[in-house]
Amino acid sequence: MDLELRLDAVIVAVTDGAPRLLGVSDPQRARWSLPSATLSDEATLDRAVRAAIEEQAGLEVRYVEQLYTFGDVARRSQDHRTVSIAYLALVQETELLVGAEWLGYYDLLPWEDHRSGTSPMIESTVEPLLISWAGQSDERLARVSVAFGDPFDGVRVLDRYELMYEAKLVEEWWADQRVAAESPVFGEPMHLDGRRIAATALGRIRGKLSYRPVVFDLLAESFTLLELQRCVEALAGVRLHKQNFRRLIERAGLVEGTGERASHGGRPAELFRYRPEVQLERSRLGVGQPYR
Amino acid sequence: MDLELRLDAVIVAVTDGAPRLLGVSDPQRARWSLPSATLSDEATLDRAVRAAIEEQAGLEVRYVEQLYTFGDVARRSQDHRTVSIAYLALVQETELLVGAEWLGYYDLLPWEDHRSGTSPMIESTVEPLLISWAGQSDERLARVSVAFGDPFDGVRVLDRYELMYEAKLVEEWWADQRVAAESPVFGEPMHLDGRRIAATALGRIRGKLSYRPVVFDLLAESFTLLELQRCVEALAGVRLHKQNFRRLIERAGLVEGTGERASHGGRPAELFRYRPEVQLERSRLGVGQPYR
DNA sequence: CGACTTATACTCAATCTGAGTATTTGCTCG
DNA sequence: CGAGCAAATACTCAGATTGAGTATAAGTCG
Repeated sequence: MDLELRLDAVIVAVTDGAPRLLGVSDPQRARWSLPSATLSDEATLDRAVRAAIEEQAGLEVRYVEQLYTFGDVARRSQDHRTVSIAYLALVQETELLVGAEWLGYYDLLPWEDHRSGTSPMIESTVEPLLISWAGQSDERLARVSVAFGDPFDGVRVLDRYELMYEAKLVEEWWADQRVAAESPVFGEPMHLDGRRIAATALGRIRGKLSYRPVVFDLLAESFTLLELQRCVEALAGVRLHKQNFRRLIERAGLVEGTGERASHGGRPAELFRYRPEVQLERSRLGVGQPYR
Repeated sequence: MDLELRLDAVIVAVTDGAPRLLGVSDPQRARWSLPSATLSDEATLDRAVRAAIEEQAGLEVRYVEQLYTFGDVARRSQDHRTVSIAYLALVQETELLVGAEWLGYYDLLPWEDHRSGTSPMIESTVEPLLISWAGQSDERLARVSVAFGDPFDGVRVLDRYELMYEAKLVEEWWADQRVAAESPVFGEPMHLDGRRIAATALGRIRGKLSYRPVVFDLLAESFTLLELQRCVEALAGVRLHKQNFRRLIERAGLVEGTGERASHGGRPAELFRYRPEVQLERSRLGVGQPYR
């Protein structure tokens, strides 16, 4: 079997309340792909990824982490296996080169955004379809109810995508069978495993949120507490309780005031900056989701 | 550059209070290696790993999970890169074929066992050496104090191994320089990255312990609550508070009594079995470390 | 029988969570 | 220029969770 090794990157940024990831367009196909590189001569994989991103996309990478290695026999060809090592990178949104564009995470995975409650579309359309797909199978029903159950469990992004795939509710399932979709499908599709990998990345970010200070790699140097909260909410896909969120942040000592203030209409808010020293104080670190 | 893709497995079992992993011996070398296979034709990587383990070691794999892909340029040869996809597998300890043996996890990583407090050897020997290695560097000092700080943070296994490596306190550092160790080194070494991968695996298990019922894949069908606790303690490397541990397990509904009892000297304890249905009740799942 | 060992039941204070209410403070518009 | 708005910040409170014990039960062993 033919074997190819690639590095794929999910490059994430958050701008005004929307998590986004970098998509590259291939004129050949109508789909967006993840930026991808072949393995270079760099000594470590992490460095190879950083180099590829900074070179190809001109982005300053604030954080990189290996996500997962996908190596299933490519569904669209039987005698060829592409093993792709997927990475997550966090950046701040900037202008992009042609051929690349910021895609809205929740355009790809609309069922992941619960910031204004469970969207009616999901509740009235997707869930019934999933349940009817599950049919008599207790195992399937259990999976659906765990993944889509209430309260919303942000981390199970991949579980949900896998279910959508198996239930033929995403374009990619039909593409893998080489037929046009014969029933409704949801969310913007991507090339090959792109969306599955993006789902893995979102799940990982959500998981990390509560115990590692990842948000700060997505924010500007200084920010108000509300901006910080909105950024967390954008990623977590749920709304948080403002007062409690502040209590948490302050108790953890994650930020310090700059003395300056920003005004957005209401009472001006103090600007804060991240205090990297907390890393040494080994407390909770991170801005937990617990706070509804 | 020459490229090779391998699947490496950390196969873990826990027997009478000791976490162990499977080592295979290579007559060529004096070191233990991790069991390893080349990528087979199986459709998915997970399946390839399962098949390789069940075939080669004759073990029934209860749980498999991809750990990490290691692809740094092999330190011992410059023109060759081995990319190894490492997997974690949980099994129950059984008789092994020749050439394979159960290695004590804490023989490899003695500084990870805090069940009887911080071992005096670590406190009086390893820590001073780390601090003297850190010297004036604030960054190094910070890393040491976070990784080895008090209270013991079980999850940071890899951080600790990396520090030990950089500080030349493990055999592998010297081996990578192709010289004999010129200063004291700690723990049983393994071939190449074996111990680094084992460290990654232990960190992953410890992390999962608190939110996924992984212990049950290591235990027999029925067990007493103390056995369960000892198994968790063996993995977590810390002692837990018995009464609180029970409270947690029962509150979570993870187990159910079998009606039978086992006696080990004191008052006979009830035997319990795992209740897989909890997975559907989406509660905490897992037996948290919080309980000291 | 009595000492010992382990199991199991209960208690309690401190802290953490989730959900509010109340009060400031600058801005804007009539 | 003052009323009302929008958001920030301060404070409260009940209920759950934690960490750490004490007390009692039920077998085994000499």
